[in-house]
Amino acid sequence: MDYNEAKNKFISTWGSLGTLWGINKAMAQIHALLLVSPDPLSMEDIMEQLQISRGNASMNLRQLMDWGIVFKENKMGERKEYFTSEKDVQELARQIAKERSRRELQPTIKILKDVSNIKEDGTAKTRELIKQTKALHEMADTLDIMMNKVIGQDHNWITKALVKLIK
Amino acid sequence: MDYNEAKNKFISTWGSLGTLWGINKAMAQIHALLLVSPDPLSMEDIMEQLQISRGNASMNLRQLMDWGIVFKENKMGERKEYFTSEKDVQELARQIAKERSRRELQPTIKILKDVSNIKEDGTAKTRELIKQTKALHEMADTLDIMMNKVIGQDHNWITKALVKLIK
DNA sequence: TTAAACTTTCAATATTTTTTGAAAGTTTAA
DNA sequence: TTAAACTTTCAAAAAATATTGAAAGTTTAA
Repeated sequence: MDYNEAKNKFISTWGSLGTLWGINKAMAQIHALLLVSPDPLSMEDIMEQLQISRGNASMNLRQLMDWGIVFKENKMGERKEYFTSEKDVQELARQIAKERSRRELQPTIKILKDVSNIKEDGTAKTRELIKQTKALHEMADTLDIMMNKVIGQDHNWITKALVKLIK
Repeated sequence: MDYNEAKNKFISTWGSLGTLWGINKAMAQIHALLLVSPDPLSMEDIMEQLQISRGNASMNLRQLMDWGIVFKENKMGERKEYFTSEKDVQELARQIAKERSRRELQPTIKILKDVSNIKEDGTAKTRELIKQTKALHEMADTLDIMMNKVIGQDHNWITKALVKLIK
């Protein structure tokens, strides 16, 4: 496997993985491309390498910046904007964990809390709804605490967490 | 909020969360419905409560069974099939972790391994591709080990893991 | 056997999501 | 200012995905 084959394999794998996780293909592929590019890339570079339109590139780069994992960079004397990815994979994971907690986990926790607080009326179905949503709420809360713990950790958290879990 | 309102809120929240994670709405909603139903439901029940077609119900129930989180049940003297969900949320999480590891993490690890093993040719771009895919490979490996650790754990793993991480 | 009661399959349709590309917007150099 | 160099926006088109429903398949009771 040569460089180009390997790079394309990585980019397309990352793209389909993204899809599986609710992230669109272009967004995941742009991220993969930036992650392995030694230098910042312009929008043109990205459009050309991934064969996507300007609009597509622009919108997905924006989303990646909203996620806090891609940054704009300016080269001196050039008007064009360049883009780079967060290169430290553990920092990347922390940032994604942080955003997913904020965007998904926390709103879900709120709804589970509301639903599990309806008043008990003695019927089996109400009892079951309360019981299951309470259990999910507890689990989601624990996960959120774990994730926030990890977010506040230093760069080697993953190894440390592993060591602790194995003990 | 009364029972019906709460139940619908839970089912629709679970449905849209599912979508966000690459799981289709009907599948996530069927799962939510079974999770809070005190008794097994027939396909008719599910079709009626979620207003979906027979084909849709049948296909998504099958997928949920493939994930190992929904089971068929037979009532004595009845020909119709009934369905229940795994009710223990920690067991549910373990089962999902197990399947995602098998279906996604492991294949990805394999590709990262292949890509990161291309031969160094002295160029910056090759060096960067190898470096980044190696880092991802290492992280994915660690995550897989952590997940498998969790999968082999008893039902209170989540609390225990939390305690360890906080220490 | 047969036929009723049920489930599965799958081609067609509908829905949702993504992508395009050109117009509008912005910034900067002259 | 103006116009060139660039980016963003967004309506329309394309692509991907989910859903339907009826025909085919299966199982069981009689």
